[in-house]
Amino acid sequence: MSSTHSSTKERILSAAERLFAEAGIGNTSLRLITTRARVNLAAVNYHFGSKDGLVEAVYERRLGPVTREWLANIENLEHEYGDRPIPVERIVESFVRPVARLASDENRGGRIFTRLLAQGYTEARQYFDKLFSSQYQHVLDRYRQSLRTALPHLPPGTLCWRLQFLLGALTQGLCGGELLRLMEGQADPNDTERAVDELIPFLVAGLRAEAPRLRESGPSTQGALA
Amino acid sequence: MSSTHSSTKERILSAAERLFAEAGIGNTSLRLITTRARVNLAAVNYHFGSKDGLVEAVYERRLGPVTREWLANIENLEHEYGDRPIPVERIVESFVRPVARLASDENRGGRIFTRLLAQGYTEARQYFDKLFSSQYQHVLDRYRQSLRTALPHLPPGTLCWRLQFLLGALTQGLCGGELLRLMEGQADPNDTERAVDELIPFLVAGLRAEAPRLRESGPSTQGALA
DNA sequence: GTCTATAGAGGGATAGAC
DNA sequence: GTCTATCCCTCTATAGAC
Repeated sequence: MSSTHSSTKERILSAAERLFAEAGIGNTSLRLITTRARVNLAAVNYHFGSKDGLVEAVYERRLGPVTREWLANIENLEHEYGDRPIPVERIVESFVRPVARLASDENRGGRIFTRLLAQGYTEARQYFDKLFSSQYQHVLDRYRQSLRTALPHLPPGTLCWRLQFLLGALTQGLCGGELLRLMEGQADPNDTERAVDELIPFLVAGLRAEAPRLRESGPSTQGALA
Repeated sequence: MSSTHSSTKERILSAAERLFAEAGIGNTSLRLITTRARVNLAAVNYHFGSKDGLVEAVYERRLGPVTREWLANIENLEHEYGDRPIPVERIVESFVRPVARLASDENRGGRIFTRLLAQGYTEARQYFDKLFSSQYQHVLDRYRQSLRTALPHLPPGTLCWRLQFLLGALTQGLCGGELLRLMEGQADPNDTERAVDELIPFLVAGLRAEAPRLRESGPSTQGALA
C-alpha cells in the first residue's frame, strides 16, 4: 500500500494514520492496526512504547516537515522583501503550499492525514499542546507579523480572528470533507491543485476585507438570554 | 422545552455532549457519562438503546433546530426579494446566525457542541451521512442557489469550493479552537458576537473574490495517481 | 526484532428485582 | 423508570521463548 520499502515501523505508522482518520483514535485498537500493517501485535509497544507514543509519532512524521517548510518559506520571503511589506498573496501561498503538498502526495499522508488534521485535536490534545508551544506558535507568529505589515490598517484582533478562519478553511478545504461529496460532478475533492487555486483568492480577499465596525459589547447586548 | 429542570434523558445528553467534545466519542465510556450525569449506568441503554443511539441523539438535539432555522431564514429571504438577487451579506448572515446562536447559548450546547461539530464527522460518520442526505443537503442547495443568483459571474465549481471553505471557517471560527488560545489578549475565543462580526465580512469578501484562472489539469500534473 | 500467550483492567449491554 | 449485579467481550501492555 504505502510507498516503497516499508519497515515495520513505517507500516505501523501508515496503517495507524489511515485507521485513525477513518474511525477516530479512540475507536482504533492496536489489534486492528497491527493486523492491517501485517506486523505482530507486540511491535507497537516495542517501537513506540505505547498507543500514545504511536499517536504522537503519527502526527510528528507529517507535521515536522510542514513546520520546517513554513519556516523556510517565510524566511525566504522576509529576505526577498527586506523592509518592504510582502504581498498578501505571497504570504498566503507560502503558507498554503506546504499543507497542499502534504495533501496531494500519498507518500506524505495525502488526504488521509489532512483529514486526521482537520478532525481536530480533541483526541490528541496532549500532543498538540506540546507541539504548538514548541514550534508551531513561533512560525505562526512570523506569519502574523508579515500580515500585519502587509495589512497595516487591520486591527490586530481582527487579524487574529482571520487567521483562525484561514486555518479552518484550509484544513476543511484540503481534506475534501463532508460537503464536496454532496455535490457530485461540481467539484472533485481529490483535486488538490484545484483546491489551492480556489483557496488562495478566497483567503486573500477575506484577509483584505475591510475590518468590521464592532458594536459595543455591553453586558445586555448578548443574545444569551433565553 | 428544556432549560433548567433536567430529566434523566437531558442530563445524559448534556454530560455526553461535553465528554464527547473533550475527549472524543471513542474515548468516552458510558460509565463516565452516567457518573457525570448522576444517573444509573443502565439508563443510557434504557433511554437510547445503545451508545450509538446516544451519539445520534446528542447531534440531533442541536442540529435539528439549526436546520429548521436555516430553512426558515432562506425562505424568508427568497420571499422578501422575489426574483431579485439577494445580497451576499444577507445570505451569509442568515447562514451564520443560527450556528452562532448555538455557540453563544449555553442552553443550546454553547461552544461545547460547536467544538464537537468542528472536530468532524469521523467518529459519527454513520449518523452524519444519514442526516446529510435527509435534511442538510436540501437546505444547503437552497443557499447555493441563492448565492448563484447573487454571484452570477462565479463558475459553479468555484462556488462549491467556496462553500466548503465557508463551512470550515465557520465551524473552526465558532469553536474558538486551537489558534486563538495562543494569542492571549488579542482575541477572546468566548466572544461569539465578535466572532460573527468578524466572520461575515471575511466570508463575504471571500465569496465575492474574482474567480481564479485555472491551470490545465492534464493527466500527468497530479500526484494523486493511485 | 519478532513472536505467543496471557495478565489485568475496563468496555457495552442485559436480566430481573423493586 | 430506576437500580444492582453480572455476563462476556475487547482492550492495552508485558513476560518470556525464539
